[in-house]
Formats: sequence, C-alpha cells, structure tokens
Amino acid sequence: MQAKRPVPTSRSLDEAVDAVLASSRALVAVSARSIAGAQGVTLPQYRMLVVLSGTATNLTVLAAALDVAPSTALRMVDRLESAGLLERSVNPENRRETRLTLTGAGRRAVRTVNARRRRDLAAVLARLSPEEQAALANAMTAFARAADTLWPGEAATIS
Amino acid sequence: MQAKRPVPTSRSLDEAVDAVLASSRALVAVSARSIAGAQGVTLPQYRMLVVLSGTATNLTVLAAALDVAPSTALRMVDRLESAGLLERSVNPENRRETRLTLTGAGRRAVRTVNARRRRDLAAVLARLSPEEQAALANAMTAFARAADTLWPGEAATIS
DNA sequence: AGGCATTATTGCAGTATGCAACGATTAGCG
DNA sequence: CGCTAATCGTTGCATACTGCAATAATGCCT
Repeated sequence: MQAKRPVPTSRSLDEAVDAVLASSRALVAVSARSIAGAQGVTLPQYRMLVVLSGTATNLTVLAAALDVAPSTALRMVDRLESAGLLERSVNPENRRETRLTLTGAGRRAVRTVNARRRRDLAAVLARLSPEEQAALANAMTAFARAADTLWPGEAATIS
Repeated sequence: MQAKRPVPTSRSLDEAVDAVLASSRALVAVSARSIAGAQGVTLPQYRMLVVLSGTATNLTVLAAALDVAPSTALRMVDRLESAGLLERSVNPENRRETRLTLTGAGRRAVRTVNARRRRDLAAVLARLSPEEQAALANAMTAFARAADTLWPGEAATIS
C-alpha cells in the first residue's frame, strides 16, 4: 500500500485534470443509463422527486433548489401531479404557498431509480479490487470536499 | 434465519458506491458550471460540437454518436448552422450525404468551453495534495476502464 | 429496369427552459 | 388602521431538446 513513488510535481495537476476529464464521461454515462432505464420519469423530474423526498416544500424553494425558474418548476409540478407522483396542498398558515408532497408512487419511483443506480454502479465497482475500490472512495470524497469548499452548495441535486 | 447479505458484497464495495454516488454530483456540477458559463451554447449543442471537432461526419453518424434520433440531430444542426458554428456541404461522392464541418467560430466555441472546464477542474484539484491528485487520476482511470469493459462504448460524449 | 436500403428531411407531439406580466395574499410601515 | 411593497403562484410567449412516423432523393444490387 505504501507507494514509494517520488512526489509528483505540478505536472501531476495537468495529468489529474486530463484523467478526471476523460473519465468523468463514464461516470455520467452510468447515471444517465440508470435514469434512462427508469419507467417514464425523466432526469429533471427525477431531480425534483429527489428534492421532495427529502423535505416537502413550496414552489419557489423547490425551484431554487433545482436552480430553475419558478415557471419551469411549476409546469414540472403540473406534470408530476398529473402522473400521480406528488400532491399539492394549500398551507393554512400562509395561503399564498402551496405545499408539495410526494405520493407513495413518487417515493417508490425515487427508490426504484436509486436502486438501479446503486446496482449499476456496484456492477462497475465489482470489477475493481477492494484496494482500488477503497482508493476510489477516498479520492472521490476528497474531490467532493474540495469542490464544496471552492463553490459551497453548488453541487447539483442529482442524487 | 441468519444474517442477510446473500450476495458476495464486501463492505468496501458498499462504501465505494456511497462515495462515488455522493461525489459524482460535484463532478457534474463542475461540468454544468463550465458549460452554463459559455455564451449561448447549450449542453447538447456543446456535445455535438465536440463530436464534430473530432471528425466531420454526416447526419446519421453524428446522431448515432450522440445517441439521439436523426430528427433531433437534424434540427440541432439547423440551429448551429444558423448560429454560424457549423456548415453543411454536399458530399460529391454520395449526394445523399451531407458533410457537417465546424466553422472557425464553432472550433473557437469548443476551445472556450474546454478551457473553462479545465480551469474550473484544475481549481478544484489544486486544493488536493499531489498525492491525492495522483490517486484520483488513477482511481478515475480504473473506473472508466471497468465501466467500458462492462458496457463498451456506452460512454456519453460529453468531454 | 426494378426493388430495396440509405440519407436527409418534415410533421406531429411532449418535455424543459427562461422572461415578463399578472392576481392573490401577506408583511411592513406610517 | 390603511396603504404600499414584497412574496407566491400562475399564465403567456418564445425557444430548445426529444422521439416516432412518413416521405423524397439518392445509391446499390440483382
């Protein structure tokens, strides 16, 4: 485990950029694959359902969480409500607001896609040795931490 | 009955799945950030320009490379041609085909977005130690290789 | 020459997206 | 208390992305 490699110079940054850039498409492909295989729910809809599976909110908060315009979120809500995946209900405290809540079918859809993603991802990782798996987990965690330090809260809500 | 875990799932695999799943959103966010900052060109358009920056092709090959329907690719070509980013030209060898070539502005647009992506990604990686950078590069490369072995050629052309 | 495959294109339908305007409701201030 | 400003959801309009089905033009093969 202890690599005796000489400490890389700043040239390693370029190489790391190349490797990450070239490999990220594979990562994106796995996600796209899992969501495309889901029945009927599109990727933007899945993102919305994921947000609502965390906490039920109103429209403007939801739109901000997804980083889309309120009108966009509204029409997506319309479609998801028609599909029976979420419900509108008026907030008695503030009659301007509309509380948006996932239905059972909505929660089921999120679980299904999540399971698919985890299964597909596990299938890929199973081809790596346990050491490689651990190294990947560490490296990805470090990357996420660095990205969040640089641009806090900019992580798109995709999973 | 006895403990669960009917599958030969190791604990490190689960952890790796969690880490990759939780971190891939950061990676996607960096890409989305770079492309959103580009003036006027959308993400699907950028993907098309990237393909054409490699080799000039006809419509059906282009559509297949992007994994979209020919009609979708055609209308995107229409818009990019109107925007002056690519050119149509009839192939004298086969007059059914239309050769699609990037214009100077098209190549410039690809270079701009690429530079942005590399700059943003480098900013994140600069926060990691050289050892972490090298580890990340190795891990991502291994992941991409495993994914390609499992689903050959499924990598979406995003980078 | 005639039939079949390929290529680009168009029509139709549905989803996603943002900007601007609007009505209803609430909060804040004088 | 009453008026004004802010907030919230909504609608209209325009554009982009997406796929399915049909069609015209062209090339290939027997």
